[in-house]
Amino acid sequence: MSPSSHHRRSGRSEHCPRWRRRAEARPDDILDAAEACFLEEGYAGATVERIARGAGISKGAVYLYFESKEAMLVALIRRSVAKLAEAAAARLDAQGQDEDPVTALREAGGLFRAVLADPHMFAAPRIVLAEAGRFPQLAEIYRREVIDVAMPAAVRLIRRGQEQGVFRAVDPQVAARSLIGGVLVQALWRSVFARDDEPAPDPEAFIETHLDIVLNGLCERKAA
Amino acid sequence: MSPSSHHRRSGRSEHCPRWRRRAEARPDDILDAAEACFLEEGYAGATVERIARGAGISKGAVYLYFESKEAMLVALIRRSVAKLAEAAAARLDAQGQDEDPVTALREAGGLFRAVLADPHMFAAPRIVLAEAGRFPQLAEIYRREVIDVAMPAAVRLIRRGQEQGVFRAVDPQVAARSLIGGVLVQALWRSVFARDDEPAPDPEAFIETHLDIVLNGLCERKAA
DNA sequence: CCTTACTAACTGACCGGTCAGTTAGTAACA
DNA sequence: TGTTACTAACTGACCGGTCAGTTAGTAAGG
Repeated sequence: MSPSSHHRRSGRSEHCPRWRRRAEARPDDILDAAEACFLEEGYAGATVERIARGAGISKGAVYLYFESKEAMLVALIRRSVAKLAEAAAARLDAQGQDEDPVTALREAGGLFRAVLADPHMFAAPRIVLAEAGRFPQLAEIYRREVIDVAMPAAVRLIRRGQEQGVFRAVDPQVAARSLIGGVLVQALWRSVFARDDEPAPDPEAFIETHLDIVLNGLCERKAA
Repeated sequence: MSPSSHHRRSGRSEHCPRWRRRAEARPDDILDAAEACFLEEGYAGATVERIARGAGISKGAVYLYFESKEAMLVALIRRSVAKLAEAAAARLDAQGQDEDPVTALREAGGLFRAVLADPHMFAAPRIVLAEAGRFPQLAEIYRREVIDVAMPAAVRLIRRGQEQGVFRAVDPQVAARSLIGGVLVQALWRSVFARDDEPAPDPEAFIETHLDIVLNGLCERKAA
């Protein structure tokens, strides 16, 4: 996984170093390993020793970079939130400010699809869901940095659609959750109940149909 | 709580027994306490000692009723699934076989609302979500007993609506998930991100609006 | 009734094992 | 050689599970 080019002392001596000094790269390596462990075994079930081995170092080294196991968890969520914000910003930049609410919401669906398709990005929300009970600060971070940004944006779009007479007059909060819900249930499904013997529905097609249903449900009837 | 006639040695002595024999009631007491602990601290984080104290007995007594901590978890999920099936059957009996798909789906929404409103019933799904990674058999139970029953029923209803020309021709699997998703996101929201300082949206009104949006989105347009 | 003899529900101390976190020492690099 | 990154052995605390002993309840015999 790590791209570390296994360096061998030039020429003769087969001296293979037992480890390399990589102070800058370590934190990310550790968080990658921690993410995998927390996902598979939960926070309490994961051990620092296994996380360290996953990152290719010893347990003691982990504590050179993180105060505690809990600090790893918080840093992991922070990193994921930052990445998500970055990806969202890039996408919004790329498409510019779309003035049509329907198109804009479809575009937002594309972002969700990206999150959905990338298990790496969906890992953090899943961990937050699982551990929010014992670590309320995780939920707090996610809420402040992601939800309190994304939800109002969606609500604004829906409200604009309503003002333009495109959408019916339903509670925009509920509408936003109806939109998100389909994606969430799909993602949870895939990560919890998915079975090998049944055809995994194409996420792309799923999002397409889901948006079609909900946006259609939001639209005014052309005729009574 | 217990109806056991507290027998007092005749006359004077205020002898209050340190514990009472309640063999029949114990398993449910223990599972109640386990549910609360697993919800709050996760399976790995919960301790048998705390579960026992929550049930009002000592740790040793727990092992008179359950083989192991894991057996408690499995029994807990089984009990919840049985209760859910019971509630669903009762509701379906009460309303009879409604032939109109739209009405039937709205009725199904009522069942979801019941699950949503009762934190006791939502506890088990939440635990399954959190622990499915380490205990696939939990997901298996839930899938076999709940999802593989509920999803086909919803899909059948939607398909019937399509045959009657009421619903548009979208993938019924996706439509079913769109319906469920809104409820799920609401429930997760309340249990993870809910904050005291904001008005909790009325679950009744939420379900109403969500069903309105999705069912409307499923319906054929009256006019192109 | 009251004692006595018994059953089984329950307790709490204990054990083997595990894990988060620490530290003394070593290998890598400048 | 000195500094820094890292390892491996260690510690103390905790936890799941066990078990020898205790106590609530019961029923037979007087």
